[in-house]
This record gives sequence, C-alpha cells and structure tokens, in this order.
Amino acid sequence: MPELPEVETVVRKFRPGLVGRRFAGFESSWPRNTSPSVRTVREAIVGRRVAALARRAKWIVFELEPRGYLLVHLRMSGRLEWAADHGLPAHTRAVWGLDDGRRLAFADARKFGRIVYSDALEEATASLGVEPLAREFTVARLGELLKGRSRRLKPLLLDQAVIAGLGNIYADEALFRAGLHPLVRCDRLRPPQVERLHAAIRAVLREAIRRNGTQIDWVYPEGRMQSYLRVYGRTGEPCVACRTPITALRVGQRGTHICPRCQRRPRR
DNA sequence: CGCCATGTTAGAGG
DNA sequence: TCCTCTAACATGGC
Repeated sequence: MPELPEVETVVRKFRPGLVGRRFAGFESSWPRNTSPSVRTVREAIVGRRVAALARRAKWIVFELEPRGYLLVHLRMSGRLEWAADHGLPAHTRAVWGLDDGRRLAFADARKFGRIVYSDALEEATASLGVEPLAREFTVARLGELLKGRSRRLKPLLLDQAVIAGLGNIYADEALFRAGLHPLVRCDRLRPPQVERLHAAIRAVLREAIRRNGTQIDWVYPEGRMQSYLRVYGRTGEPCVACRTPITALRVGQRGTHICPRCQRRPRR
C-alpha cells in the first residue's frame, strides 16, 4: 500500500476523527516495532491532544499538544483502521484509545511497520531528503541532487535521504513519464531531461493523491490509481504510448517495469 | 515448493 | 566516500 500518495490519503482520511482528540491509552502486541518502548510511548502520549495530523515523506505524523510527535510508518503492509466495538482487525499489532471512546488500530501482517515517539520532529526525520511536492523541490534542486553522481536514476529516486516519498511504483511511473531508462547515470541527464523528470515526479504523485493512491491486492479499497498506472505491474501489456509490450528487469534488487521503446537503454 | 511483494537497514566488498 | 549487492526483518498470495 504505502508510498507518499497512499500515506497522504491515510492522513486525510483519519484527520477529521483524530484532530482535537486526546489519547487515552496505547497497547502493543508486537513491541519490537515500537520505540523507544511501548511504556515510554504510552506515558508520552496519553493525555495529550492531537493538534494536527500531517505527513512527512512516508511517515504519518501526529503533532501533539502541548508537545511531542507520534510517528507511524506503514512500511510494506501496515494500515490504520477504526476498531469496531467488538473485536479488532486481522493482524492488529497496536491499538490507541481515544477520549471519545473510539479505538484506532494499527494492523500489519508483515510486522515491518514502525511506531515512534519523539519530542523533536527535526531529530526524528533528520535523515530524510526533500519533499517532492514541496516548493523547495525545484528543477534546479533536482539538478543539484543529480550532479556529480555516478549512480543510476532509479536507486536515487528510491533513496529516502535524497528525495523522500517515492517508492517502487511511483519511481517506475515517473521514469516512464519522463522517457528515461532506470539505469541511466544521474550525472548524464541534460537540462531538458532534468526538467522532464522533475515534472514527471510531481505529476504522478499529484495524480495518485487525487485518485486516493494505489490499491494493491484487496487492501485499501479507496485507491483508484491502480487503473492508471502505465508500466508498474503491466509486464507484457502494450505501452499506452506506442503499444510495445512492457518489459520487466531488476534494478537495485527491485522489480522494475519499462517500455523498452519509450525508455531507451543508456549507451554502455 | 519456490518466487514474488508498496520498505528500510546493516554489512561486505569493489 | 560512493555505490552495489546480499541478507534480514515476517508473512501471505500465486
């Protein structure tokens, strides 16, 4: 489920029910994914009010009053869900109680998700790169990030310390829209290509947010973007631009999808 | 059974 | 230092 657009969708969905509420409890059945510890997090958040629900890269950020931040990362299979009066969602790993009696569940089949409390947001997110939809992510800024790097394009796009929020789906989609092969060296892009890549990244993320993200498998039914992906998961299907079959390759140990005609291989 | 999966990180080695 | 690859985390679908 979760890259930047999916996390943004989650934040928008849960904001109305959470902002203004106070935490009344916190329990975890998979404590290793909670830091500093379940007890410390509980003591830090209980009684505090949710002043805002925000997103930083792929992190869901609860801004608390009078201070503090609760950060949740969904990783591969995490999701938030309001708990019914009786019972909890399948694979529930943690539950927050709220002052209105509702319970918010963190369900996560693969247990990769993370729940973190921090007094300082800057500290907790220090390793993250630029927000691709923020104003400071300009063509010039992208040019600087690409400059002098021998790295391939796709691993750079997936590196959260460089650009924070893209994942495997939208990296492939952005490269297709920019007409760039994932194995191109970062320092080989010419200015018009940098501009196209910048525009492609922002366009695909904006469109995905507009469509409430991508639904994968049966999870996350509000997502609509899966019907508009042009290369990801479309191996063998015709390219929407030229009808050439989409092909799959491995780049940086990740499944990668391209149109071999629209995205030419770099020369040697 | 084997392979794949929306993410991230530590460690090895070039 | 930069970069790539492997393994690991843990589970489920095909």
